[in-house]
Amino acid sequence: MKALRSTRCPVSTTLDLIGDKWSLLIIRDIIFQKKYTYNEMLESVEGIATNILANRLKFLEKNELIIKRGLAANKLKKEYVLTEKGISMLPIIVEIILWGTEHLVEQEQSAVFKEIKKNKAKTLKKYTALLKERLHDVQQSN
Amino acid sequence: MKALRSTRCPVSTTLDLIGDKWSLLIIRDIIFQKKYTYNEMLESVEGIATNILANRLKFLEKNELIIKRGLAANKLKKEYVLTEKGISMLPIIVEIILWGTEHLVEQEQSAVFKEIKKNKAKTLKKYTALLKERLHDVQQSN
DNA sequence: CAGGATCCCATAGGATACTG
DNA sequence: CAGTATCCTATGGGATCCTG
Repeated sequence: MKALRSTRCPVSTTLDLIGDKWSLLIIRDIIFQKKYTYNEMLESVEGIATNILANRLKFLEKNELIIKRGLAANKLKKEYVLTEKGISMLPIIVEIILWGTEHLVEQEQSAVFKEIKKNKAKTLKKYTALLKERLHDVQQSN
Repeated sequence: MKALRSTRCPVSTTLDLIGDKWSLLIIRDIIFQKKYTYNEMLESVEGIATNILANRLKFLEKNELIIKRGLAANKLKKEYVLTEKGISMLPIIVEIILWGTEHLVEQEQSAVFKEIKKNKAKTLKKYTALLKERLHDVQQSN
C-alpha cells in the first residue's frame, strides 16, 4: 500500500485508504464479528494471507484508523481497536452492506445485517456507541 | 477485474465491484461531473490510462451498473448512463465524500461536496432524481 | 471518437517456512 | 501468539501506437 493520492477529491483519497480487497473487511470484522487479534482475523477474513494481513494492519495503523495494544492478561497477545476516525467509517460500511444485500447477495443474512436493513439509524447509533465505549476503555487502561 | 467472490458477505462482494482505485471514480464523474463519454472521462478521472478505463467500463457494464448507448447526433459518439442499480450506489459515494472531507481533505471543496455536507438527504434526493430522469430519457429513446 | 493491441514494469498477493 | 522472511506468480496498470 502506497501513500494516498494527494488530490483534493475526497473520493479518490478515501479510496486510497480502503479501495482494496482487504482493508474494509478487516474493519468489518472488528466491528461486527468482534475479531480483535491477529489470528482471529487470519481465520475470519476470507482467506487472507498472513503477510497481507500484517501489511494492512500496519497501513491502517499508520493512517490512524486502528490502534494496537498489548493485553494485560497475556503479554504476547495484542488486540486492535478502532480509533474515532475508524469508527466514523461505520456509515460507509453500513451503506455498502445495504447495497450489497439489495443487489448482490440474496441468501440468508447474518443477524447484524438484518438489523441494519430493519433500522439503519438505530443500528448505526448502537454500534457507534459500543465501539466508542471500547475505545475509551482502552485509552483509560493506559 | 475478475469475477466476484461468491460469498454470502455483502461487503466483500461489493468490494469486488468497487474495491479498486478506479471504478468508483468513474461513477463519481458520471454523477457529479457530468462526464458521459469516453474521452471526457479520460481527461476527468485523475490520470487513468486508456486501457484501464476501457476495462473498467466493460466491467461496470457487465455488472449492470452502467449502460452504453450511441448518440443520435454523432454515430461515433457513445455515452454511458447509470442504471437503477448504479444510481442506488449514490448513498455509498455520499458517505465516502462526507468521510473524506471530514478526515482527509481540508482544502476548498467543490460546490457539490459542500451541498452534501450541508444537507445530505436533500442532495441525495436531488441527484437521484436527476439520474433517474436521465436514465428514463435514454430508455425512451430506444 | 471510442476503444484495441502491445510492451513492460511494479506490486499485490498467495504459499510456506521461520522467529521473538 | 503475532508477526517476518522469502519466493513466486498473476495482474494491475502506465505509455504509446494503432484502428473501425
